[in-house]
Amino acid sequence: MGGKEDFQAGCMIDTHTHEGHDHVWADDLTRNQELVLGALAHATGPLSAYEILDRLRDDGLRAPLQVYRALDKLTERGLAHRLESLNAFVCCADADCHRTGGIGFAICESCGRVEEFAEPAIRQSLRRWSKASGFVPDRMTIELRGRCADCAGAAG
Amino acid sequence: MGGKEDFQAGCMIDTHTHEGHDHVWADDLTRNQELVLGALAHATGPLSAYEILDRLRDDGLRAPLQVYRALDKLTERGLAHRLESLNAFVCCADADCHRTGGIGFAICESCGRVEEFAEPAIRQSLRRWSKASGFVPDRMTIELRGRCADCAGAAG
DNA sequence: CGCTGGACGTTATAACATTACGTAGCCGAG
DNA sequence: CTCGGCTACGTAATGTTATAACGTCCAGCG
Repeated sequence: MGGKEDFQAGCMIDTHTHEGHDHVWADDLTRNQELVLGALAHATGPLSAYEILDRLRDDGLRAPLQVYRALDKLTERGLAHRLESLNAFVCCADADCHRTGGIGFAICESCGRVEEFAEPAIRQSLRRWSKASGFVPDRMTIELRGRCADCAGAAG
Repeated sequence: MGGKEDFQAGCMIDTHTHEGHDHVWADDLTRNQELVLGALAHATGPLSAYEILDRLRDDGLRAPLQVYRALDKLTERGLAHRLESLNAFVCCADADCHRTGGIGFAICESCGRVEEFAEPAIRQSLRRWSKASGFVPDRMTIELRGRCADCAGAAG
């Protein structure tokens, strides 16, 4: 009871919408962070660090590290998420993530789209297990691979 | 109803114990597969493909691909599991895995040990979500990072 | 035999991620 | 102000993880 309530804090951002910028979720991002987040927001699916880099060459980015550093900060703050099974990144499902507490990702093998979901029951099951076992969780990864509704419907 | 009951088939092996060999879970493994599985079984924690390779140089393995090919087969059959968040592999929790239907992994950041767990409730929650959303799952990844009971108890 | 399919071995290369080092700006303590 | 600590940045080099593209060997089978 005394401790952390949930596994993932994520997305605790005071979301400003700021005239004059393109993608602003938080107003204290550095230039590189904004560029990277913008690239993710623009994309229709997950991007690898190197894909992000390629898209930002024209904006002055030159080295992987610039991207990785930005991604570290963004994921720390829950503005972006890493998909472990893909070695790729998505931007957080905007306003929704901090309301629902993003928890898992459903990745379509067919169209590449990623859906973020939150089933509170899952979180509870995990909490129950961790209490029973004594394991103290810190972060978690839940990723489903399969076919999204559209693709499953369209092409078997 | 009509289709697959569960997300992960895994570990449906007719487990022989075979005199004269060291680690035999299934009797139709190739030499490389046996070597790789043996390395995983011997280890106290997860191993990367390259760590496996290093441990098997004396047995004649020379190239990453030999290890990756063996790992592919082993994971297909559920004899080994890939930890996505670690880019590493563990051998399946022996006899238990096919009884309980291994589902998730708790990875201790402190001692590196990995615990395989199965909370049926989690599986059900995921199934419920996928039904509601129309997503058709194929494989899933559930990984917790944190501290195991021993490490959490010992050193805060 | 001749075909097919699976595992194998080898070399090269692609893709992902970090280390190491130096610079520049911000800010609070002295 | 100026020094020290902190954070972000830029660049080059390197480390780690994974696959592509070849050709070979061998067992099963018509």
